[in-house]
Amino acid sequence: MSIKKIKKHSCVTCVNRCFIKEISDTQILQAISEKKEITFYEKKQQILSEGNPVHSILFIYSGKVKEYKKGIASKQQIVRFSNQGDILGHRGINSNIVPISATALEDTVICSIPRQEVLNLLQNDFNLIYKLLMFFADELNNSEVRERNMAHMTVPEKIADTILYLKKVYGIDKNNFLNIDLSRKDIAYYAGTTKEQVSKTLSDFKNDGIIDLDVKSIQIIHEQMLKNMTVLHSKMAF
Amino acid sequence: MSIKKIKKHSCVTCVNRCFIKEISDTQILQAISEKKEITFYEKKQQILSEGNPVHSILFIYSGKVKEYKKGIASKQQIVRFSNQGDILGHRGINSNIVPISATALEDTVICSIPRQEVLNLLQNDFNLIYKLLMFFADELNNSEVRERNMAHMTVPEKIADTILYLKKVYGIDKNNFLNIDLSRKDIAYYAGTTKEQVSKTLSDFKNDGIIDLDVKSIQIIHEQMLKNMTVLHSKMAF
DNA sequence: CGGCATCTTGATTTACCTCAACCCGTGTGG
DNA sequence: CCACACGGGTTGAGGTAAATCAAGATGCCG
Repeated sequence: MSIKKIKKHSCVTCVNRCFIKEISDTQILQAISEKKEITFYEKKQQILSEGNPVHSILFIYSGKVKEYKKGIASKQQIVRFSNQGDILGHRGINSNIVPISATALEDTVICSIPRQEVLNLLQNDFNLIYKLLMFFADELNNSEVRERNMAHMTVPEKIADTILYLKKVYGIDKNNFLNIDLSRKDIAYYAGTTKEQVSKTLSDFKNDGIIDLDVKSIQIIHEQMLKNMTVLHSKMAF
Repeated sequence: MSIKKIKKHSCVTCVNRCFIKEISDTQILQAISEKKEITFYEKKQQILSEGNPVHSILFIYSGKVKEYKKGIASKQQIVRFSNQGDILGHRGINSNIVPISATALEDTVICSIPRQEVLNLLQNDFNLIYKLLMFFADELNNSEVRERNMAHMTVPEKIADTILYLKKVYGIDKNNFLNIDLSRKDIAYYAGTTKEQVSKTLSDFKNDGIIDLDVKSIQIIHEQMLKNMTVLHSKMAF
């Protein structure tokens, strides 16, 4: 379990669609590229820890990550799963403290750019700060939807919603298997329930022919049935 | 129940601390001030409705507002209570659709600035867009905290949290009464529970000497006990 | 091969939602 | 002016979804 710094590559030639690639001036991009640091994290290693100081804004060069808040009695609330090209720790842009923890779900390579460098970039590039603003507006909206879902959905509904979310973030392979293997615990921590409920509900879904389970991986059979479950049959609130 | 347009005042001389007052150039502020529209809403009138097109960014000139998402079977999930000087509908800045509904909790005067005008302003004022970005980062963090709270807290904990939140937003008078009268239903819709549970829990709190109830208004007696309840006794999650 | 972690499934408990009755204050109409 | 209807609020009695507890099964790593 060691954090290894590895050789730098240039953002200019990188194939990832990181937010930082919104910079259109190649020279500026190259300059920032030279200021970044690249770090390797093994599966299960902690990348960010709630309450620690923020030094950098992070991007996932490769790998998969969960972001979570600490909850009651060693429970977590996972607020986001992230994939290659995604930004991490951005919520800390407004403070000296990271408000969130992050852990590698598989071996992961992280690019980190000093926070002050990012702030300088934002100051000189309207397009960049504008895109970031819009990204935050989207994230805020997503989070508010989840606020409601946590409060109103039943366990099966929350798990159906989680499966669809994982498909959105990590995609599926040609056989409709989710491109991510999570423990029941992590699924529970995102859905806002317990590992036992996840296990039971996934079994139910399997019996109902909605999904299939192969070892740990989830195969989506009837996506529409999952979607139907996540529609809150709102009678139009006043 | 009529929506009345009322006489314009200038943002330059307005005492509210709206986000728009971050504009330091008085002439620009005056110019935008002349483009705004002022609307009066009676108590219980709807200001924004989820799914409708966004035309403007709104500010509360006076009054109090709840913002909510529609939930199951006519239930709402209130995501924010807002007060004089607060911004409304900002989540829609990135889309043509408002993702949220808003209703006046008491008679309210709203200033609305056309969305395109705000976008123009942002483009030409780094300080303004920067402040907005930081505001969004804070809001996102708040929302993620609530995501966790909805999933992990018990009903009494959620209600204690709600009381403290209402104090933060609306303040208390010299006798420690919250400066807001909400129905049990609205408290429930924010806390993520039912009106009956709110009623029972408030009675319990009263019996325990934590709060007192006068007609509808809540008086905070032991704020520390409320705070203690909202601390998730985390054993440090991994 | 043994030991540890995760998963599954069933049994039990519990927190909370729902339902229902009753109270109170306000408004409305005969 | 009183009757009564109505919307909130309170309180208690069930019912139920989901958390917890517990025991096996399965899989993985040294």
